[in-house]
Amino acid sequence: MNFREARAAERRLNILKAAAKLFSEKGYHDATIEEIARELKYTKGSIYYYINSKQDLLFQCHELAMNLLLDNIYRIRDLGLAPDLMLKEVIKGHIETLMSEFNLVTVMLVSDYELEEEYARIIINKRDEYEGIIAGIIRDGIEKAIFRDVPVKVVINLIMGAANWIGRWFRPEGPMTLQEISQFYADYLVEPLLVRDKSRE
Amino acid sequence: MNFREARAAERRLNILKAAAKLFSEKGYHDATIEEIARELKYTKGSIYYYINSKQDLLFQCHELAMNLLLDNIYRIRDLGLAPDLMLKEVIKGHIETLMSEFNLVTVMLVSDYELEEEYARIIINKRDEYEGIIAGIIRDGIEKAIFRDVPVKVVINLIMGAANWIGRWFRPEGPMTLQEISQFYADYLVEPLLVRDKSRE
DNA sequence: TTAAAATTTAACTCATAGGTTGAACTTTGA
DNA sequence: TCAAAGTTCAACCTATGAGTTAAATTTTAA
Repeated sequence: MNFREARAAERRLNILKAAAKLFSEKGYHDATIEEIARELKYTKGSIYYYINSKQDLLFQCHELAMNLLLDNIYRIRDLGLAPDLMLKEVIKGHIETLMSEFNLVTVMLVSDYELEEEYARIIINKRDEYEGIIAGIIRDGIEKAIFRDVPVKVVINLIMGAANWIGRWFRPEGPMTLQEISQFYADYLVEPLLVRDKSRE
Repeated sequence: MNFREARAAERRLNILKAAAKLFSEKGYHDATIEEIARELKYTKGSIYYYINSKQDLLFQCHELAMNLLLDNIYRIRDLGLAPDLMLKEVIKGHIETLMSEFNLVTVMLVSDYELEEEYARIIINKRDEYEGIIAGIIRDGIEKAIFRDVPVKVVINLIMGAANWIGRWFRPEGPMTLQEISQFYADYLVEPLLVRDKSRE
């Protein structure tokens, strides 16, 4: 990649970030390409020199967000922790990725139905892969008798729902830091999975 | 209310239901008034004989959804149960109301940022009231030493997030009924609140 | 029966936003 | 230096959808 290509790639990324910001603030439809352009002191025409379509911009937000989440979960899977500790790390990592790339991930969570069929399939595949890894961790915990025998998919949806909602209410000025909250969530959401008192069985 | 007024009210309700359906399927912006009209074999002009604006229709979805949730929680509060049982009932009732009026509640959850300022305030007030009642139940449980001393608002957001996400994945054809799922959620989400073993303290 | 009130509709206005174009301007490298 | 390639922009096209209107049609009740 030469200098020109690098510069173009950087600009494409800036456009993507600006789009993510506006998409997450106002929703996909209410954010206009002109606003995205204005944010970067461009005109609309210049934006279209770098992108194909607004829909494509939305897709890239989804894709980048999912890639960040996948990178994170692969990293955690390779730590070789016990299932309960690993699941807690997954929850913490999910929440912290979610919030550190707030705009990107919010776009993905809020405007998933705006994605056109062909794009949506790609994202759904990534999401299935992500949830598949979590399912593997939980099943492993059940086999090792660390976790109770629970309906795995329901538990995953319960956890994802709780975690994904954080973007709707968390404010950094609040009484708890994000790290405190993600730790609290991890503990709270893993505890009901744990096999209680073995001696009573 | 005479016959004419009753009929007009009924039609307004039908329009609202059709709007909720389309808003929840396609999002506020992608659903058009003409589609809503077509759904009911009306023309756009007739719709405007009954409504003021599209925004107003959105607001009514939000308002009706919140009113259903509030009716439900008032009913439960008046049952006079112990805090842990009451909280479980609240979770079950929340999920079942959510799913029985899927379109209305989905509109509220998915397109809240589409509401204009003045309307949004009214809905936020109702939501605060709703969450205030749940907070009261949890605080009561803490005082009575049934619940651990937890950050109440964080717990409410955790529970609401988990429950509100159900609309995104639940399918009636799935392996569990909605009642089974709402019971599972209630148990799962209340358990971490319970004071463990009193004798060990 | 009939006139007023209620209801419906086709045809309209208007604003907006996605996307295109061709010319102008800038950068680059020989 | 200068021509080709890369980049920017104003002006434009077009589609769409919210909301209006005035006339036509239907309903109601005296």
